Amino acid sequence: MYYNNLLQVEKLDSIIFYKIDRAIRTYRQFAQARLRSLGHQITIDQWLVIRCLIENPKIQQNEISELVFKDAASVNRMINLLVEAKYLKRKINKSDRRKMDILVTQKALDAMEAMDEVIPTNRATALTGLTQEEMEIATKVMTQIASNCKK
Amino acid sequence: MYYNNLLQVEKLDSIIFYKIDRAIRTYRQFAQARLRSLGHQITIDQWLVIRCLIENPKIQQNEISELVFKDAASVNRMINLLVEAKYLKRKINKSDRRKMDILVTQKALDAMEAMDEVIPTNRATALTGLTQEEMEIATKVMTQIASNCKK
DNA sequence: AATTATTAATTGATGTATCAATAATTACCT
DNA sequence: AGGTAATTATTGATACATCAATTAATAATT
Repeated sequence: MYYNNLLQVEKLDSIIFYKIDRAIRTYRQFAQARLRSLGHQITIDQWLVIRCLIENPKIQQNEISELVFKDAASVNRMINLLVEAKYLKRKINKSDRRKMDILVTQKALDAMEAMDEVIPTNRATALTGLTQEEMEIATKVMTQIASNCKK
Repeated sequence: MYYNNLLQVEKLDSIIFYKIDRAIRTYRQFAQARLRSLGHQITIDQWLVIRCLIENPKIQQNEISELVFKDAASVNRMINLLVEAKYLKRKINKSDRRKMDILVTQKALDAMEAMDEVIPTNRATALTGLTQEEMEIATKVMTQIASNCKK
């Protein structure tokens, strides 16, 4: 039994990462499919960036990349696409010409508002059958893993 | 206090996905950096595919994509790269010409053996400070989310 | 003030994700 | 047997991830 437990730990070590990966990917697919089925063209990654800009106006790309936990290069390219799609505008900052001021357009605000009716439902669906305690523990585990892995 | 709990639940709903995403991405970065620092050229996704092929010889691309939870298109392209890098070989199946037999080369076996000494350590580091019970609950939560999101 | 260092954004190169469409081959059918 | 359906792999198109290198502007230093 003791030996058995040891084996299980070994196995769990390898399985937990697989399950985490699977959970987040399945959720992404699910949420993306819902958005698309309601006629929204936007990706959930783009949604996240726009959300971040709405909640933190005047934020720099730099800081966005920290908040959404994406590489600066990724954020830059995502913003390129969002500017092309008329969801954002970029203007050079007056006081520091290295920086860019990023503005959220009305088109983006409208799209976000429409999507805000779907996304909480998606989350609720994804979390069906879980207790708050389980979710809290899972969240704690995720936080710990992230913290263990960064230096 | 009751109201407070409700707010927390709302917030947790949105935060848990963010934390999951952050955990798996931080782990991937961490594990990848370790492999690279030991001179291994391979990515962890490629590692996963090769591992899968070693444990399930004669498996089709089809089935690989289910096991590693990746799109068939992704797996196809990953195998292309792995064939170029001489880690795998592809041959048309004799009895069903739609299928491909995929062979793991000695080069891949050697690389895998070398990496097998690092990967358990990586996992252990990533899971430091967590009890088995927490890990089990987290795993359960991940499984449930995946199950809730697929249809 | 001129040099050096730092910072913010961008670009290049390579790998992966996802959906949709297309071969090519085999199975099914009646 | 001949046509239809299903299966396996592949390709096209677009988006994101990651590291490394570069550019442009500002800050710091001597």
